[in-house]
Amino acid sequence: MAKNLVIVESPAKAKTIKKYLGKDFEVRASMGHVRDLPKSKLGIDLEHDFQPNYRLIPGKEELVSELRELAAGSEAVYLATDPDREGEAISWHLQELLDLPDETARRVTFNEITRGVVQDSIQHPRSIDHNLVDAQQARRILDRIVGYQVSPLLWRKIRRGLSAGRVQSVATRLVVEREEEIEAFVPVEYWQIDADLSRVAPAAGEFTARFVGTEKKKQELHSAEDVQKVVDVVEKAPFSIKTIKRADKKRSPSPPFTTSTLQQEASRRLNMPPRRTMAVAQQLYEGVDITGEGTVGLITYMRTDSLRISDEAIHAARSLIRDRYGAAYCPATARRFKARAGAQDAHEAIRPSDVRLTPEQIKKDLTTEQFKLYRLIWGRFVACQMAAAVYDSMTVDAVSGGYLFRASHSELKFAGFTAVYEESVEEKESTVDQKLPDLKEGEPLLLKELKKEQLFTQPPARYTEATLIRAMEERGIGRPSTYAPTISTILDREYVVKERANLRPTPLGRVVTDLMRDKFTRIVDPAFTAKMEEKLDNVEAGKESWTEVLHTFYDDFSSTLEKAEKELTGERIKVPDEVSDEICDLCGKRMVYKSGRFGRFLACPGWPECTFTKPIVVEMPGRCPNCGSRILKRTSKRGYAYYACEKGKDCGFMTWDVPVKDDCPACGKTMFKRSGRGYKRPYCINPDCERFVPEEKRGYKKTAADAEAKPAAGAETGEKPKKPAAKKTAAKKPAAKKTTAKKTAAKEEPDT
DNA sequence: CAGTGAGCGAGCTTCCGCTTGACTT
Repeated sequence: MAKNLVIVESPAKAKTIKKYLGKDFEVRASMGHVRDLPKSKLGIDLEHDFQPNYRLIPGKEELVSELRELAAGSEAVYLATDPDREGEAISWHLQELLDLPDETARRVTFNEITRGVVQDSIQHPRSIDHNLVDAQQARRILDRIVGYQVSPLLWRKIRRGLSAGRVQSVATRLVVEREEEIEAFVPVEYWQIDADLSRVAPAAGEFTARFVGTEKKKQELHSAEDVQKVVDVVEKAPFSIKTIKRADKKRSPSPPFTTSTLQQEASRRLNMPPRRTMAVAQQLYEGVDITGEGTVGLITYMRTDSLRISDEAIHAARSLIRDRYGAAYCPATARRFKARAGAQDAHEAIRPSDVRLTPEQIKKDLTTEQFKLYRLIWGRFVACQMAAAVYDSMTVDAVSGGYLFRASHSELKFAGFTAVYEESVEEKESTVDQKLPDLKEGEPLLLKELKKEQLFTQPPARYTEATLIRAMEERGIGRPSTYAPTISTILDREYVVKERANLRPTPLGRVVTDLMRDKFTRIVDPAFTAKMEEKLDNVEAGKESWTEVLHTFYDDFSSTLEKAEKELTGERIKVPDEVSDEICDLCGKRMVYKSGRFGRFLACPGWPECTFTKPIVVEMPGRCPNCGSRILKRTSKRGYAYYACEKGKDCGFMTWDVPVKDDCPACGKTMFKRSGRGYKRPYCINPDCERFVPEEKRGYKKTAADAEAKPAAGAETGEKPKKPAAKKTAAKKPAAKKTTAKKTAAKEEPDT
């Protein structure tokens, strides 16, 4: 047996570290937390300083007993969980569970997983920092109290099964308040005037300049009259060029990715929802079989809020930049970035593990999705170490009768980082960018045409999953590991629904948010988390005890709760039905959304007189290959998405594969692609077509060798199946209940 | 591949944060 045991959180990390530490070290993973509060009750002694009642997380018994055995046979145990609050707490729980005396329990932390840092850090163990552990406990217990005391109130006052929490309730609130803004929005009329101008012959050249205001200050045009006043003057007065400004504009690259920025960019550029992004990133992190290299972890850890980059990685990037693009593209000094305040900074930024593995080089070993995501991460990282892009910019101000019109142009002079990575910028167009003739200051111009356009201000956009995550991060709500799961929670609770990519609150979400804003104002104030973090910092610094922090919080919270209970006596709060656009086939009323054992569905509001119902239809692109009808997305009993002809049984067409927009170029029929991980090229389903792909060749796996190497690797839908709400029926059927219970205990325990 | 809608004879719902693995043709 190895002399030393090292425990980290992630198995992929364990593998890498094992390589660096060699034979004398056994390296194992805890798979995150090992001990927690019980799920079925509060588990906190409110009478005695919030003493927590921890227990082993169900399903981890084997793992822990294995660690215990290894620990008993080792000279030293290195607790190498992540260098943050949660990591420190995991180490402490491990120390307790493995009965490690303080002398054998050596706490080590790795700020980056590079050979040098790992080998050096292992030489400098310390003891567990109980202040950090205490801060984690305070956080954990506070969240438990809020969640487990407010949720039951919602069960009693609104509906069973609901939930509230420090994070999810704020996330829901953001979606609700965005909707309120949209509803309250009053469009404001405004106008644009564009002047088509030309030089006076024989000088040639034309361009368009946009109205800015008077020569003294900006002016907004809000009515046709405003516009007419300007037009009347400008049409008569001569145009001339007042100033021409030329400047070099520099644009610097963005920092490398964190979890939240990766999710945003993947959403914007690859159309990949955050959940999927994380699943694919996980594949890249755990490692992909690269021909000639074996299994290689392609990126650093994907759940991070840090912008740190190891020196090693910076050097590698800089030398790659010099080799591939030339010295001019490599700035004199390396760029380093600072994470936003409040970041825990436990891992590095998300970057390629080995920048020399270019996306093109390993493309053949990756699935399409892996390739696209890797290319994004690789590009963003390389770019972040490159020189700024330089633009030659020119701004021309033309005047007429005291009014100012502006035209501008900017031209790329030096590509810099844009040679690798073009950022997706949110476009705003205050002037028209166009190639400009070679103009001179003071020169007269001819007005060819004045173009007037009436416009209206637009309401703010609904959140998408990615923009909601950005909003949460900006407010310090949630952590990289919880952004995507939190959105799943508020969708599961039906506080929010997804319409295409947009998040919209349901009537239930509004009722719950109203109650929370009214009765638990502090809890759903984004500043609450910020205050909590401040307090936790105090605990970490040893300036305040964790029980003190909790007492202060609970004094206030318990009276808030009491007051809420008192004010909410009597009848339950009614949740209005959400009205759809569907018309009831039987009585013509507009149908409403209801939710039942199998999720949401459409029902006639005339119930019980009219009992007509129908499932919610999501129409997919393409046509049924059997009968040409529409294809609908449906959900199986087990919660998985499948696709079926709208005629249902009458036609009988049904598949797990996803219909795609583009038709088969040969026969024009709808093509499908395998849902799930791996090979995703759309295939033709028509056996008479020359491009027909037989069933066995539509598979998930890339090659037979691949299939052999990882027989367990199955398909992954990315959209996690929504467990059908097992309401009372489950309780009535003991057999069904047992199977669910078994599964639940094993893996659904951490709950997503 | 339709079925679904309500607090009650009983037992149950719920939090945030750290991790991976798992599911039908």
